[in-house]
Amino acid sequence: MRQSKLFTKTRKEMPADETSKNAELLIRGGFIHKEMAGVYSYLPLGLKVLKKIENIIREEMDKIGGTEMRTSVLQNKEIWEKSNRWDDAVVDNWFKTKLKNGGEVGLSFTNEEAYSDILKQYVNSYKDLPLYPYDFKNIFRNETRSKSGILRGREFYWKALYSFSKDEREHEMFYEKAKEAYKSIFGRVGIGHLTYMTFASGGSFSKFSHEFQTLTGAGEDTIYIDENKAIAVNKEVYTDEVLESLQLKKENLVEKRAVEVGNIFSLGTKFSAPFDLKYKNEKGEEKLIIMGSYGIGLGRLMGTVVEVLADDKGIVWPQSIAPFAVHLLALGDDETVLKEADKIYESLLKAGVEVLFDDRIGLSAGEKFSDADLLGMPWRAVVSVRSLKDLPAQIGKGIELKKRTEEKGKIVSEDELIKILKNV
RNA sequence: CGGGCUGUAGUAUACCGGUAGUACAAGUGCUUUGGGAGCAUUUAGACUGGGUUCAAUUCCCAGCAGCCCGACCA
Repeated sequence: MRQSKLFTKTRKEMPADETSKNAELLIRGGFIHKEMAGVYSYLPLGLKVLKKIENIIREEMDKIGGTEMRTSVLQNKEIWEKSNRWDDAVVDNWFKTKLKNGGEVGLSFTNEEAYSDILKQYVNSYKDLPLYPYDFKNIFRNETRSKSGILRGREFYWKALYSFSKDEREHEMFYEKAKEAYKSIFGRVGIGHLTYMTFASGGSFSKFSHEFQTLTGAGEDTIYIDENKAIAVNKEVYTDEVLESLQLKKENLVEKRAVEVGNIFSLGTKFSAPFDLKYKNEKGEEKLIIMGSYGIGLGRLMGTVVEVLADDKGIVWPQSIAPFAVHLLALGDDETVLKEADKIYESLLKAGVEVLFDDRIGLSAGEKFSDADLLGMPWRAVVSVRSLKDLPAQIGKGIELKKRTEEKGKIVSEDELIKILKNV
């Protein structure tokens, strides 16, 4: 994409109404726009990141048997009454509104009811199970206090998968697969080294749920990590009894702040019972389905990546979720430079490399460099009078290629540039 | 929901009981081009409502909005 055609602009100043690093950098870079507290629009660059994260999650969910669908945002009061979660005294973060005819509807804050209700119509036999439907959608929670930029919003984009299994054993097998899929997701988006599977409270059907907690001071949770075993315990279940059952020793645990980027949860028959969600087994006996839930907030995940990987110059995107693989800069308004950069841009596009081309004229070199640092593409390729002179012995003209995370770059030819960027 | 702080151009800010200044952004012209460049010029602003006052953007009250701390987080 040509940067001259990108309507968003970078800002030098900190937004006055944000203090978190993720919001500051994402707003300054033009990735997101704040609509109101806890509500953000995703601008072109931000949406690219979100979609890349979405695709990684989709691949991992499909790999363990997930089937993507889309449940509605407007929710029918009746189905929530079945599970006793319509009442504001039970769930205090509902957004509710009224139909013209006076009927009440709610804006989805989670999906158990919707899935249970839908699947009741389609699941009758053991032959229909197990099932792993999931969706990506915006959900709404009327938080009393949203904060930390996109880490905790009132409207946010998430992935929710639900498992519908015949029995506990089948459920456990999937649950273990889901754990691995989650580890793979957080590894692929670049925060695996800071993310710990964390034991947390499990509700009435299992002793624990499992959270995936990424270390950052921006997080809201306190966890205790055993670094050798690479697992952690949430403060909410940090008791001697729990530590003993997990065979963890207090002296091996380190207290840290972390943000919950995902969680998986065994639901047992908590929802299948009120929805009478049953199947007939081989003997014709009716059995309740065993459920599990598996969620990831994509905006929070994106914000977390910014929080933990950014440096003092700006965002550092991992290759896997960067809006573009490379930021190509044409320095100065020299015509030879502009022509050459344009040619390189076209070649990169033809080679299938995702490239943001800073073709804006009249800007100083410093401004373009600062923008490139703030926007955080993993590679920066500079074409300038100087770079073109720097490769006299070869046929190609020089391009200075540098990683976002490194201080010094090197001069490469156009062919080398394409070769390197095609293989990242 | 309890406590605290704050609302001034698109953004970030300053001063002031007598109707507002600066920087960046934007428009125009010229110069400049390896770390947010310079000169000239133009455009653009006091959250809303009420009160006090000769006069309120400034003081007071309420509302609304934002941020922070805490509580909450199915």
